[in-house]
Amino acid sequence: MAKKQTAQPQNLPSEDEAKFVEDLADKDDFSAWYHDIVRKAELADDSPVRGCMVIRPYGYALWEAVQRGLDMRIKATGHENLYMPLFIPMSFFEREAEHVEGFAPELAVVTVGGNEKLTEPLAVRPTSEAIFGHFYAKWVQSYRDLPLLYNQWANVVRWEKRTRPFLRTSEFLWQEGHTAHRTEEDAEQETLKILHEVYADFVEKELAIPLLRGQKSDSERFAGALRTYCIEAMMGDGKALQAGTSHNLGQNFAKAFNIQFLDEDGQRKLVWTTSWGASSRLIGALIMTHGDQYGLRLPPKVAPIQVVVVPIWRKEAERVIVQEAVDSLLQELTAAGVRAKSDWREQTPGYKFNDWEMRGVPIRLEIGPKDIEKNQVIMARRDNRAKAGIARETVLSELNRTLEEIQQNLFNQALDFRKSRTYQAANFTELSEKFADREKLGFVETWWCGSADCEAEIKAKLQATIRCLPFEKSVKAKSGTCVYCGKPADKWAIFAKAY
RNA sequence: CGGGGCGUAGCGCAGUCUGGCUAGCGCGCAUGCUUUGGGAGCAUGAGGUCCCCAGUUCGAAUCUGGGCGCCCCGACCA
Repeated sequence: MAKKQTAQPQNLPSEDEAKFVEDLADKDDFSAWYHDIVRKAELADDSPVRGCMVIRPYGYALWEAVQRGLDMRIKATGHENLYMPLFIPMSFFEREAEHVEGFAPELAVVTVGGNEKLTEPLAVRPTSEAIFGHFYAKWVQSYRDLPLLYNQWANVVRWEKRTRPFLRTSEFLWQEGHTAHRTEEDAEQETLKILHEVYADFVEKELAIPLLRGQKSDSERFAGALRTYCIEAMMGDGKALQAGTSHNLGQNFAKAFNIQFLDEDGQRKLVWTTSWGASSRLIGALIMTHGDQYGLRLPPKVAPIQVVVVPIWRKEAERVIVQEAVDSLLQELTAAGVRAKSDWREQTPGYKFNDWEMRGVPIRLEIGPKDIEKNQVIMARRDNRAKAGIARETVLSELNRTLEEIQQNLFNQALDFRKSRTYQAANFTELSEKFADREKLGFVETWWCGSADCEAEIKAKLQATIRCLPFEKSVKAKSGTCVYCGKPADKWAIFAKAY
């Protein structure tokens, strides 16, 4: 579990420690631990409507960091943002058979407006392929109009049976990209480009979450897609979380919405479309990947506050001196582009230390009279909770160096954890064993024959599913025997329990 | 949608079995003083439709019936 990764805290009276961590230290209850962090770090609050959530400022700041990171990459790969309406006529929605079947159980439908029954019910979008399809049919005439590379930032609604803050809520925030291409190859290239250059790049480099990249099995494929690609991450309890998906929709939606163009050769042809999305779920991934018994641990690149300065003083005369030192330090940091903040609340320093650790701020600086005398500041890192004095002149350079180190360290710790919880299984008995111990849950790599029946049987018996068929196999062999039926198999699959 | 648990102050809970005075405790909150280098102390104070409706009773947080909501475990999903 993530909590175990943390280095032993230093310079701490043990009984105080015990008192503080009691709520978060219960290793058997990852779910309670998660909810506790969400509440205590003030990321979110419950809504009066079941399954919805209020994203509080600190949580929203994380979402803004996610938006910045993704939006930048989405635009850098040639896409433009637009906005499609929230309501979708039911008839639109019903055009693509597999699509409507896939989403029907979780649709919210508006039947009354302005006190009158609507002639046609409106679906609240659970995703926007249908409405994009409708407009793409209007906007595309010629091969010269292609590709259409659009993205929107929006909220969507899926009536979920079971919800969890950030991970699965009835309404959630996301971006959904929808593109239309001239050829199948173009669409396929787009699908993979998004997966690698937008999603994986952002999640690994900024959220510091190591990923597996691969393709979904048919049963996990998006309703209406030809192929679905995904990035999968391992959470602190060994379960898998899908962190982003990219779909090659083939010509399914082009057929359903009649999106045609006149090609160079004078022929009318159907376009090839893609769609891809990443959601506020990424914040859940961030919490469950890096969090420990003291709360959140945020990667510096996305931390709303990278450095918090806690002033320490006793008498008024000391406060004046300390304030001067803190102000000048803060000014220096801010000018250098560091997201820094000082904490002058009327609380004891100890309270503030714990509070900022709960919120995952990567670095804390402490400045008191003793430090000013020695011309130093105390620097405490959130990732390993190490604490040391550093010379005042070197603060900025030390800080920048340490922020980078923390960013890297969080990624490395998560990667090490995933490696330690990644197993292989040669047959069903071995596979079962890997999912028997809750304390050691993880990913299991094995051969699969490709049969949906084998997949379904495993799911029924072990509650484990194929998270992806990874692009990169960890074995050299090209084939083996299916973990369930024992027949020849050429698909290397990652099985896991999933969120 | 099945199985289990729970609804009492902002949060966490006791009280309910066995009906009875003005419904308590901890945390938090407000004010004041003393404090402040790993969750400070004392004092004073504010804060309640006891989930809702109906019933039983002289009297209901407590008993009965119905309803609603939340959490956990499963099946469905980003």
